[in-house]
Amino acid sequence: MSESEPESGSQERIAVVLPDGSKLEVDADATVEDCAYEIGPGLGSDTVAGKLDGDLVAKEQPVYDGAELEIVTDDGGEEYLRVMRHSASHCLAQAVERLFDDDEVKLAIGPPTDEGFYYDFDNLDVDEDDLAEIETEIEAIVEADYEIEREAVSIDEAKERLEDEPYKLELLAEFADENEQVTFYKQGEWEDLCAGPHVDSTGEIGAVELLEIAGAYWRGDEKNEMQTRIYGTAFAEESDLEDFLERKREAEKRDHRRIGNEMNLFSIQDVTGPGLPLYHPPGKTVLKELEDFVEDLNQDADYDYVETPHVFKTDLWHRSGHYENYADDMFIFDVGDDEFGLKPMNCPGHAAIFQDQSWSYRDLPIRYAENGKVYRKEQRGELSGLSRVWSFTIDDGHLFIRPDQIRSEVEQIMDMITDVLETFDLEYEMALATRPEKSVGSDEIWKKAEDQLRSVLEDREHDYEIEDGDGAFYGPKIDFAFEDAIGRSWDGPTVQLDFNMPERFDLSYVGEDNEEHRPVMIHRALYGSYERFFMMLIEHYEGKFPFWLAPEQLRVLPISDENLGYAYEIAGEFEQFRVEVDDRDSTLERKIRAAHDDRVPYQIIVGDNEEDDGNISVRDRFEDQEYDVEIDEFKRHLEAERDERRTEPDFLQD
RNA sequence: GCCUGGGUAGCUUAGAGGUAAAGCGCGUCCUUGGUAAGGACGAGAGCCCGGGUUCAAAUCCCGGCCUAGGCUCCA
Repeated sequence: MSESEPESGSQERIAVVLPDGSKLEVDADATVEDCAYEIGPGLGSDTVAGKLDGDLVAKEQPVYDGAELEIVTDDGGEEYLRVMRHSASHCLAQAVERLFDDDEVKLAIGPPTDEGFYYDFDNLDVDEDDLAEIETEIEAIVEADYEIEREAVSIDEAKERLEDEPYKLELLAEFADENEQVTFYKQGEWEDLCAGPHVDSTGEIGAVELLEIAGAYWRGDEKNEMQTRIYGTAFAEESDLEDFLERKREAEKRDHRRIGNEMNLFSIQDVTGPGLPLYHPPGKTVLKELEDFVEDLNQDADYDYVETPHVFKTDLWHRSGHYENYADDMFIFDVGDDEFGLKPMNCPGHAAIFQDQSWSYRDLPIRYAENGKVYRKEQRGELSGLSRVWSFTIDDGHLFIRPDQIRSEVEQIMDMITDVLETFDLEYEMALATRPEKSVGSDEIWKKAEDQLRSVLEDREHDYEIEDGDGAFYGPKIDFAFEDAIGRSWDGPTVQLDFNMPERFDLSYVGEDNEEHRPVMIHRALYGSYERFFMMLIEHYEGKFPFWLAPEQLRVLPISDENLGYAYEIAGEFEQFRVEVDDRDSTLERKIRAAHDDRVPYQIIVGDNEEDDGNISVRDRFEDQEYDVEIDEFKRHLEAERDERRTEPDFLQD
């Protein structure tokens, strides 16, 4: 309710801009609904709400001159769904107040969300078992088809109506500063302070499902009291709700914790501690391939590998500034008279290596790489599978360069990053984060660095965003965001310039002029962290890894025990790959099913026919098959598929 | 950290004061199979940990640990 009041007392005409760019001239006091009728009576009667300059508003809302207006109708579109879900959240609150003591229960807020809606209550004691009953009550409210009436009320009257609702009063007090009136929405015996918009009647709400109960702080602030939040979702049609629930089940099926367990990739155990993953042989096999890939890229780009310990005296963290800025997230402990800390980042260690000798401008750039395990003490509630852990490994790289080398080094790193992302078929976006208010380094070097980053980005085909003031305090950076197979966005790869660490470590090199100069540091990671990237890959591929990554690449299935000898012979032929023989006593059908369930990219089937002809049958995970395949031909194909890191088993897919 | 669920066999789960279940997997045997589950038998469980209530606790109560989802997309 922060609209600018229309100019009053005149017959002025104003104009709003419609989605097609045309202008519609209306009376100065026209509402969204009036505009819709102006366009056409059909549209007018279908109007549910409006969008003014992108904000969803009630159809009774007055428009203002120059506003971009969009009419929301009950066309089942995204905006309509939002409106309907908002109404559904009111039905939830109404149902709760009917079923529970409404003198006790206090209403907070109940907005729609991207996936549904929620309503927050204080003093409400419910558990999952109560949801069915509440849902039944909501259905009764929908069935009753109450008209949803909007009413404008003075602040004073609103105060009276809300005298038993402390949270509503708190909100009202804020609105009172800017508005003379507020609006209520009423349905049946129930009403709520609400800006809307809502559908015309509760009967318009299609299928509703309550999803879960969670705690939420009033206004999201952990200093405030914890309230009870009930999440739900609503759709126009029952079938849409079914699709939604089906999609949720799909996402669960891809869950890396589930697949990681099934495929024996990793475990996080009670005895070993929270957020501290253990990698099992199949999981480490995948990680090893990922490491080798980066190692190849690093070697091509002239990086030198270094290694640093997991724990350092806190003297180092004082010098690097982590002790002042990062101590809350660090594991710090005393040993004898000294204080130590697990490393939360690898850069100070690398800076200490660089600092240990003197350098000429001719030596630069110096590029250090390390798969460095770091430890960050995240809040317990934030830990989750491999995506948020206490210990993780960064494919870290730190470069010590001359200022004139920034451009070429950044370019090289960006080539490496795009190489990585394209290898996994990941779509990505880039963003340039510029100087924040609090920062170190001279204006001159910031400007130069930002210009150089910008010009590198300009030279690429890809679009990029500018995130103004979002850079690190020590330098500007380019971040990559990529999207997985089910459309979720992840951060990971990054290139960061750093003018701070060289200062703190007093790093220097001798220039052509025989004077000491300060090098610039670049921090870069191609994956980000192995944990996060691994997790994303598991879900991205649903555990069906590309051939080069698959823990088990080939499985030989003998048709009967008579063919076991030949099966082992064939496995020997493919020993350069990760190959197993299914020597269990069971039928071919079972063996195929097991290989499929284990997500093995290729099955080699051998029976009497193959043994007699000295060839094999090949079956892939798409259940395509080919008989009479020559061993060498398949071997050559697999070598190429592996070496080119192709994402799908394509021997049978040409 | 806080809120709401959950922790039972290697895995997925059922059981809710009175002898601990099922499917998958595993072992032995029968079977020797031709493209997504052949059959029989069997082994396998400190029911997360510690206290309490009770004649009796996996189950109820209290505390802890771990885990899942939440924790301002502003009425």
